[in-house]
Amino acid sequence: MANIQQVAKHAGVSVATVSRVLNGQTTVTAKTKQKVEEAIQYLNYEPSMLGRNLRNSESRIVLVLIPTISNPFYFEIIKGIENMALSQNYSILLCETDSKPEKEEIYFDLLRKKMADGIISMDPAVNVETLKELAENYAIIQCSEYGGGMDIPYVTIDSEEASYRAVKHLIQIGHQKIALMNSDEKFLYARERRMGYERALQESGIPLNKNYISYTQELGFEQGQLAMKKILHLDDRPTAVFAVSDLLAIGALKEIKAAGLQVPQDIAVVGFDKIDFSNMTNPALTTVAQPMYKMGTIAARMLIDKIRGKAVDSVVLGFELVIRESTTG
Amino acid sequence: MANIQQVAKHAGVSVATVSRVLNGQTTVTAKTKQKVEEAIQYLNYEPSMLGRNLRNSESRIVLVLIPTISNPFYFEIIKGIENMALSQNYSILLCETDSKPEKEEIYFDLLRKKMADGIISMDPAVNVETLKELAENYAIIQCSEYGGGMDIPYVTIDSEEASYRAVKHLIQIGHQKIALMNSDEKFLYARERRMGYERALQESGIPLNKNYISYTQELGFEQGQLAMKKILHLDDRPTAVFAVSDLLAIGALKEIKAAGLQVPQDIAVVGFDKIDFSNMTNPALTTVAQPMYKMGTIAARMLIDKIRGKAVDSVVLGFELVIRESTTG
DNA sequence: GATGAAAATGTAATCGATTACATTTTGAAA
DNA sequence: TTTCAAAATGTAATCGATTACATTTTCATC
Repeated sequence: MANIQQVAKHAGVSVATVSRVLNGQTTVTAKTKQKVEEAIQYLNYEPSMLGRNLRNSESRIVLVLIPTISNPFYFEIIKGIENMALSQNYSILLCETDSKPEKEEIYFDLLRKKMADGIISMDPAVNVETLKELAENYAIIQCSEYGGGMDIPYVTIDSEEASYRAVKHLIQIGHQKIALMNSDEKFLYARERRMGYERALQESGIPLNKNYISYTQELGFEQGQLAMKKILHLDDRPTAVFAVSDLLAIGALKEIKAAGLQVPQDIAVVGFDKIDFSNMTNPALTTVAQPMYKMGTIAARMLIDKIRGKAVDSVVLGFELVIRESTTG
Repeated sequence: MANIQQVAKHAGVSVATVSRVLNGQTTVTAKTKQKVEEAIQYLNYEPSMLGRNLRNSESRIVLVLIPTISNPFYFEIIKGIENMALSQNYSILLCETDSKPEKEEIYFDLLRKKMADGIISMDPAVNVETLKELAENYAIIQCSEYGGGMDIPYVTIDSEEASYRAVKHLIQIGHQKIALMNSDEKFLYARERRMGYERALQESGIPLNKNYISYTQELGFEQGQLAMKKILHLDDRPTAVFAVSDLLAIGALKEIKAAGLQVPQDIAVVGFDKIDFSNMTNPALTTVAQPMYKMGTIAARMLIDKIRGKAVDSVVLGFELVIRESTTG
């Protein structure tokens, strides 16, 4: 494994010149450049990023914090982040926190130890205090999730409006008894989605039935099954369910079928996120599509700008209601 | 951001002593140690991994190559790798190749440029020649997938036997007309799984029907739908399908239902991998469970051993047939 | 051929840690 | 108190790049 000194020696030039060739600087004669390139070829030289990174005080790595890799919600966002990052010569380190502070801390430490240049957080459970503190000294962007009152730049969609539109759709196709399967309201987006739900009902003069709202600790399949089980046992059973994640909705689907009922004839179901799998279920799921890929690229762009010291502003993106069989048959 | 010099100065000792405290060496007096720790605290010092990594000629990062992040098959393996890696103070960089040589090359370059200490490859489409070449100079382990004839250590299961057992199960519950939905036979595991399929048939005296075997380019949901569509149009329609991935099987499920047929009454379905979703379908999928998490930890262990210069041997792990509703109703 | 500004190249410091080797301190034994 | 091995600490080289500044080369102009 050759280093820059050996290349310089072999090419009969100084290390500065080799470095100039490496970094495509223009002040190098064509002849010199060729000599250097031959030496590089001959010695099979690859510049070490360890040396470069130390000298430049950067790692060219960005951290992407997610609660779990198993949630398909993050796929497209991650792809967006990754492609943008790669195009700017950054690599991304995917960090599964399992929503545990201990694991978060491991990755925060990577930042503190200069092993990473910044963080894109998609973890709603993230330790807000620590994040705020870190944001004072390091580049941090929140993507899709964001806490209120922090001056950390974020990119997200209008959750309240999206929720409103989903419920509105159910009302428009004739539903009055609509259940909301929400996540814990310690999360801002959960509160926003409940508000959208309430606004849609109110607007149509439908009274709010508190029994129709359930809260789950996580947004997974099993939680959807459990919540649906309870809903099915209600005295005045709803005819529609709006779940704030596709996985919840898919759990609901399975439970409804297990009870011998039909979707959407007996109960209509709407999910949220448009994960790949939402199209694979039977029936295919009506759901709210967030512009995930775009969200990813924008978040990455924002982060890299921030790393480079530019000022960045938060962004709110549009969304789309994708109507499929689980509401229209 | 303080550095080690400043800590040394503030504590009134040399950088060597600070380094010793940092690395928990025993040759430091309790009193000196305390002085250093106070200085660290006071200056809010965090050792830079950039300096350390250059000096130690390591990056403490390992690359994990996968074709796509969307395939749930990799989740548990990745978790296994990650936990083992973290316990040894390594971080993992998840590399999506999209099965494209250009993207592979980006990550191979990270290795050449010392930005990574080794690679765990789970990409069957990986450029075999390049991988072989790299393996001469760098630590590389193949996980779950492996090409024949290479001396790159791998961890995997006995695909032939797993396939044999899956088909055997179908035969035992009364099926004779069993279709195989296989992946492209350029992959070793695909050839092995066909062999297991054939062995099971042969053993029971069932003649091989070439029309019952289909090949798909990818292992996704859509490919499963397409392949199933063709199978449903066969003159002598099979009563069972063995798909070499759960996503293929889930595609088949949906297609069978779309044709108005019942699973397993009309057609039984067996998948492979036991991804989370295989339990969320209707009916739940009978499938072959690989010990994914364990596979991940072992692969990571092997890689780290290899990085440290130890000799490592390939490992073949056991598997388990998980019988659920899609075959037994 | 002499001149001198511009272009090309070189020298050496620097980034922040680790560690071999050198030096100083400690403290038990004489 | 002296002695001296062991323990503690310090000095300075090192990892491999980048780059400010210094020096040399080039070449158009007179």
